[in-house]
Amino acid sequence: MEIPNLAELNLLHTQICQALGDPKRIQILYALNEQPLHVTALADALHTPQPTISRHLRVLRQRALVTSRREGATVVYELADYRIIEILDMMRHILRDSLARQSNILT
Amino acid sequence: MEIPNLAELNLLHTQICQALGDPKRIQILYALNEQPLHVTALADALHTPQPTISRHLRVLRQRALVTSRREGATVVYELADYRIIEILDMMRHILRDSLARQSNILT
DNA sequence: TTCACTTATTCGCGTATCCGAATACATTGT
DNA sequence: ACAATGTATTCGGATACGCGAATAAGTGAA
Repeated sequence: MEIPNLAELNLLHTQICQALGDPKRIQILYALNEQPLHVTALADALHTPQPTISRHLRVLRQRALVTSRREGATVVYELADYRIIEILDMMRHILRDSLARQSNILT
Repeated sequence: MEIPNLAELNLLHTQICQALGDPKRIQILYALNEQPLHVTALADALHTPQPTISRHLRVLRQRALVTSRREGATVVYELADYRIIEILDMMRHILRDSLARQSNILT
């Protein structure tokens, strides 16, 4: 494992943000915040085809946002770091406050 | 100003994440965290053409991550909510811890 | 091994994003 | 009005992304 230089760190930082920039992946992260789930369970919960879920999970796994472990025939995915939910919630707060400000302006 | 429904809120949430998913825009946000700056100053600081900076600023403005105000001939941009820097820093921490875990595995 | 089930990958296509270059638009001073 | 400076937009091409459909690959039971 090499120690990443600053440029590479910025790239990884960007890739994490990119990984969050898809509604399905945000849904997946919130679902995994409730409990670890295997692929089909996620596909059912989000009413989404299994290959689509699998591809999104690959992105999240490559960015180290989720971990996977095989349990018999299924593969269980789990949040790698639950602080990612705090981050998403903080964004929600910023968004909410931003909308509130706009409402005030128009009042 | 309409009250956004849940679907629209999720869309806005995604758009914020997307806005963060570009290295130049992350650089811009960190630069604006130091002080408000006008477009040319940002372009010089980041060694980036002015139209490129202007386009990125438009994205950040549309997502309500920065605000702009005209001051004479120039337009000054400022962070709309400094918590966005906390979010970016939290991502850095998650990233750092993730890399540390990988190092331990290989040790 | 063969079947049933679960997960991952590939292919093709439509769409979105980013950038450089050129140019339009806005503001101030002369 | 005109020139100079600062900012925003458009155009064109390259690249990246997301999805549906089909299929490959991994696992467990009979």
